[in-house]
Amino acid sequence: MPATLRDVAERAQVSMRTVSNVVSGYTHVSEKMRKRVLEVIDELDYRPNPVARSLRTGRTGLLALVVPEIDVPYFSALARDVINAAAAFGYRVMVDQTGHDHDQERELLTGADRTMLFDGILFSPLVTKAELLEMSSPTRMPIVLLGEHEFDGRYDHVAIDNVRAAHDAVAHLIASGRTRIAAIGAQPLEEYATPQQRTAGYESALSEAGIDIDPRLAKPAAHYSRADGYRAAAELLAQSRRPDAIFCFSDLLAMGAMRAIFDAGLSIPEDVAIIGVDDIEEGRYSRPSLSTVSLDTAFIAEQAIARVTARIDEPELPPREVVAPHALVVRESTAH
Amino acid sequence: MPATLRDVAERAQVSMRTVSNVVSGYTHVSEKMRKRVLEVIDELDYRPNPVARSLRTGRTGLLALVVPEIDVPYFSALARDVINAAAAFGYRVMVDQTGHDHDQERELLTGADRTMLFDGILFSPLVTKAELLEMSSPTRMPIVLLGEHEFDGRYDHVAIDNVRAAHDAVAHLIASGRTRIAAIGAQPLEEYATPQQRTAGYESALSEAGIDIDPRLAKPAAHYSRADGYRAAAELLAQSRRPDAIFCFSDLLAMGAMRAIFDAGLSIPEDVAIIGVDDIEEGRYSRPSLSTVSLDTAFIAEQAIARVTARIDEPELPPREVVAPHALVVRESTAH
DNA sequence: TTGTAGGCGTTATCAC
DNA sequence: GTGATAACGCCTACAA
Repeated sequence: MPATLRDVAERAQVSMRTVSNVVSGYTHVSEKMRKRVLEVIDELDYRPNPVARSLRTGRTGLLALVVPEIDVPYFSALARDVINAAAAFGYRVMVDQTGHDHDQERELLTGADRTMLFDGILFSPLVTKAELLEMSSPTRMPIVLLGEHEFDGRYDHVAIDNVRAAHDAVAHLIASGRTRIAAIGAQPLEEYATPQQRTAGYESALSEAGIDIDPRLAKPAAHYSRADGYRAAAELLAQSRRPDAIFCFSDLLAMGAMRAIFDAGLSIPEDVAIIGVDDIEEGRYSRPSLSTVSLDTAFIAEQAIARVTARIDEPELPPREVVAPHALVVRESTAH
Repeated sequence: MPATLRDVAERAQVSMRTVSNVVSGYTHVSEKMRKRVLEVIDELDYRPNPVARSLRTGRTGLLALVVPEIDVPYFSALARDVINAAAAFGYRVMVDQTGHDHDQERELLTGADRTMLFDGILFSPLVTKAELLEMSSPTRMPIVLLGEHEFDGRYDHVAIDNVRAAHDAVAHLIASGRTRIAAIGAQPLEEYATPQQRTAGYESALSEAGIDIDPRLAKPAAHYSRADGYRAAAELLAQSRRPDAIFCFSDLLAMGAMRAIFDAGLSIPEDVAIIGVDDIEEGRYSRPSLSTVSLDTAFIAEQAIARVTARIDEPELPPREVVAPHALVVRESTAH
């Protein structure tokens, strides 16, 4: 059995209060007392019970990070930075996976998990705006939305400007002389904000350049996975007039697309240029290396942690939108 | 303020005991009572407070997964499976990163975290055998060692047979006609078990084939990262007699090595064959696709969760070693 | 500066 | 089958 505060107090011949003060690094404790208490703590190998402390204080020091899949490189990079940023604030991070399941997402926010287990939630959602609004009212849990969702004024929110990011990527393709520019990642359902925004950026860049929008060049992708990218690219290449460039809504889609292009006997960037979004490390070592729109996951994580911890301390803070910077990174896959 | 058990009891005109029974799905509750209580629970939107429950029961339903870096593909794949397997047992998973820091590793096991916050720990360690033994005695926390550590009989342990895995990889290279076979991943310090075991497998395969072991062909790598793989491969290629094959101790090293080989103007597998370990998805889409030794992360995760939950329920279980299967996967990078 | 006591919300031990 | 009541281990007014 682990030693309790009471054990220490008895052994050291002091009150529990004093022991508690020593443990919590409280101010007014005489040197003599402190030393004696510390000795006994060491002797008994006492550690405060965090569960009891949490029950008393109402805080657990735990945050939840909710992502679709932790093994998607973008999310694992985000998790790395979130865990590190949280540690700097004295928080630890629980990782929950929704597996692209809307119901599970809603459950995680409104359901059994809107309990007192976490002090806050960092949520990288798939859900629609409507659903977010719907579930928003009942919870008082500090929540920060991560990634790429429209700001609806009800939640703290850290994201890049998706429309601009997509626009920048496509404008780069146009600037390098491409004219038949496909897109992979539009969502079959109209519910998702991110694909909509990126589609908007894609189309606006084309329009600005006076290029007609060809709906056959926009391919959906359900999960932003390599497999989806492969499939979509293969379909594009099988069409009558094939594209000379593809804007992929994620680097992972791009990795799959690149493989499909090679399997079709074509060259990158000579026959088809490729650009993605996320700047995962994989794209720096691939052949060719992958041009992309870089997202600063460390920045996103730090801002998110700053917001959620601020809200934990001050629940009535007005929600704020933080726009994270993005940057075009040109590598071999779009070099001319 | 969220409703408590007492609130529900008062409103439903029953005792807290009865409410608790209903919530816990306990057996002996009359239908009438149950219905009335459930109504009030719904009315008040009551959720049991997990912290209070934990204090009382001594269990948190939380597991810790300790890995060097969550954004290393192997670890994020492992985390995915661990989280899913844990969920099937009613547990949630906290992810801690040690960042290749020995002190942090030891701290996480013996230190402040050997508290009552977790019911158990899944630990993918870097530490030496000696250190593991040293820290082992004081803790009663159920711990399962994951990945590739020698079984020392003191902990539950789930891992592949590293010596055989390495042997199989190198034997495959030999069988495909390679004779100057390099290795990337040997550790500069003698402390790590995994590199030692893989080095042993590498050397035994060479010896069996009557190939002399050339120490200049064994390159160390500190972090099993792409950057380390790139660097080590570049060094190998700069040497007088360059290798015709490289066994990389991880797929990530292999991804870096492949890029280095291309940057040197050589072809894979024509000039140099490459094989890794882990079977990360990235290697299925790379060009060339990467031959590897596949580890079954789902199996490892399920076994680990099964062990740790069993030990939580029955602390005195004798530690057991589970050897996870591995399989050679031949892809383009070693095709002849 | 230190001691005492009450309660955080739940489950478990007693009675009935 | 159900109702009161004591812990679980800690923090913190309130006293001293």
